Amino acid sequence: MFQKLFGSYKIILLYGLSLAGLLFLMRWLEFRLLILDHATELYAAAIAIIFMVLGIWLAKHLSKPKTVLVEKTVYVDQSENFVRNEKVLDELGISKRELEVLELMAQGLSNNEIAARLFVSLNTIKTHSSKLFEKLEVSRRTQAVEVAKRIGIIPL
Amino acid sequence: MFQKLFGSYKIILLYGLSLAGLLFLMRWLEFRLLILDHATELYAAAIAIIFMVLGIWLAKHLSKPKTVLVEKTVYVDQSENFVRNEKVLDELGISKRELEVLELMAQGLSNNEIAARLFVSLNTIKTHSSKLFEKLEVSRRTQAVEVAKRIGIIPL
DNA sequence: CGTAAAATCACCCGAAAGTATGAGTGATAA
DNA sequence: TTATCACTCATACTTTCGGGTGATTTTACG
Repeated sequence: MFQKLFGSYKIILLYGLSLAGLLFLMRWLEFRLLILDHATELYAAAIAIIFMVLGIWLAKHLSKPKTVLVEKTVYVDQSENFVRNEKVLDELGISKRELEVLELMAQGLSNNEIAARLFVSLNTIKTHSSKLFEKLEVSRRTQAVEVAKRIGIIPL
Repeated sequence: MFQKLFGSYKIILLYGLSLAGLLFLMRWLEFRLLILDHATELYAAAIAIIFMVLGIWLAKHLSKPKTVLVEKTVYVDQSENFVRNEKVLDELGISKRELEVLELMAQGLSNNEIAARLFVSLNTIKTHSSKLFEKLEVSRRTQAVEVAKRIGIIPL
């Protein structure tokens, strides 16, 4: 409140000056129109218009803008912004290679396909998957994938 | 709405009052220095105040509210609000029993476990899964689960 | 009532998956 | 230097999976 008042101090000064000018204009109009017929009516109309405009202007500039908050809900697909749970990955002691195997497993690849993809032997993949199952405390690849997705080490 | 504007209303009111005071001061000065007809002046002041208030009121009530769009991001937990894609299910001709098997498959259960769970023989589960693979156009259970989740017939 | 679709089960066989165990290599930390 | 660990690969063995085929029983529907 006070901060706002101080902030608009310059503006208020400006108002004061313009108001002073306006009053002088009034005085002048009064002096000029006093001689004419229906001078009072014209004078009053002029004052009415000028002050109404001033009022509008004041309201526009001194009032806080009317704001209407419109909430737009944005549904975000989790699979898009996946962040790997490195902590869990570390706690379970899952290595990089094992994670690679796990990811390919999740894509539905067979051990042979994974072996070919990673340029290693089938037995190597078997070893990796066995260790993976131990660490994830499962006994099948399908369960491994299930658990891995749930604990956030591979995307859903 | 009015509560929000109350702060600035006070400023404007204050300004209006000081303006009135100024006019009265002028009037007083005028009265003290020169003797003039003051009926017109008071009339003018009244008009000025009334129309300024009117202007303020008009501005307040006729101004369009500024709309501020606030985006609210909602992370959708797909597993919670899952709606089965019945259409696809029908198009692929997947039966109730097959769907049951598929769901248990997705949980990582072996055929034997599924058989025990559904109180049927292992061979029955094999038949179901075989037909499922045909309908889903896959050749492995992991792929079946993968596809099924993607096309929305089982929750992610 | 008859028929089609679904569900059930069986047997065989090969492929894939998983278990157990051992071992070699390279990088890194104690 | 030794020890540890990740990664690699291998052999042997068991279990599970998936394909193929065929059959019987339910269930649903016109």
